[in-house]
Amino acid sequence: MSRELPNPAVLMFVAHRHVEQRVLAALAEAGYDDITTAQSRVFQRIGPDGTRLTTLAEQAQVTKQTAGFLVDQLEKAGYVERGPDPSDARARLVRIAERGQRAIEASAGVVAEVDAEWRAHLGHASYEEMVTALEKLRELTDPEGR
Amino acid sequence: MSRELPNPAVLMFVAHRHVEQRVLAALAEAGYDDITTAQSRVFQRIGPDGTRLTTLAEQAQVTKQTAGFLVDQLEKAGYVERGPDPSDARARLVRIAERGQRAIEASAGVVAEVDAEWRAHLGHASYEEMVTALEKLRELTDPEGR
DNA sequence: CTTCTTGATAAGATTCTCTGACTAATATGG
DNA sequence: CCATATTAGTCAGAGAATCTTATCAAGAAG
Repeated sequence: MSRELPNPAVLMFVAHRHVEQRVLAALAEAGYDDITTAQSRVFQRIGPDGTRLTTLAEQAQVTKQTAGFLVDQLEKAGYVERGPDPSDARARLVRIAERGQRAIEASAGVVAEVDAEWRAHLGHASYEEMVTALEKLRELTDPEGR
Repeated sequence: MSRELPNPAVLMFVAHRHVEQRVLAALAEAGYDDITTAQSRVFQRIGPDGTRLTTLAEQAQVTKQTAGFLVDQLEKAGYVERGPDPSDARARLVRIAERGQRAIEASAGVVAEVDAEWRAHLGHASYEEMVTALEKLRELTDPEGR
């Protein structure tokens, strides 16, 4: 809760939301208009060699049922595909599919654009210091490395 | 989307999520265990003299129907109350109720605690610079002052 | 081999969110 | 002063996202 004037965490929330919306808007404009926020948050966690559903769920901090539901949709839309996990027959690996790869490429430009804007607005030194601080904060806020 | 290794926005997301969860957990432990994330995001925007539903919706970036739905629940749970807006008979002001005020007080400690941890982890100078940068970024990411 | 744990899925309910349509009060332009 | 447009809010209905509980299958440990 906390209704005081913006604390650091709220400022981060606002900035993140802004970027997320710009990325989703750019994707929509590029024809990837069937991706939702929830889907993208799971999609983001898929590693280059594929990731297990359980891992995705942990990292996105949703239940595995929810993650499964979202992956179902991403799969139907052609952004990801599921395959067997060679190292464990119970598990399956969620991997980026053709269309997902293209969506990633389409979004990369926007992210770079936003970073450039931030850098210009803050000045290089200040921007770099902020990023360094954020990375260091991660040790506290994301100990599992999610 | 963007699956590159954590860009600044993602780091902000992770940090904010961490704080939000700690605050909600602390509230739950203090007996305010019926507040959801969505509700708290609307609740946070209520000003000391009350705020109109439409304003809450804009600031939380949801439709007014959604804001109304969430305020309904906050009202049923005793966190807020609705009253007339003296300056406009169409409008109503959502105000913090007794229980809401106590919840705010219960959460304030956690927010302060997190800030202290961050400050200790980064060092005063770095922490202050980060906050300054975040405030300045808000000019880009939140031009309407939400 | 049991037994325990882990990865995934299924079913059902709840919560959140939206679009579209509507009422009531206010503002604006003759 | 009236006709029209705008603004605040609600209602109804649908879709998306999320959770809890339960089940099944494969691996790990004894």
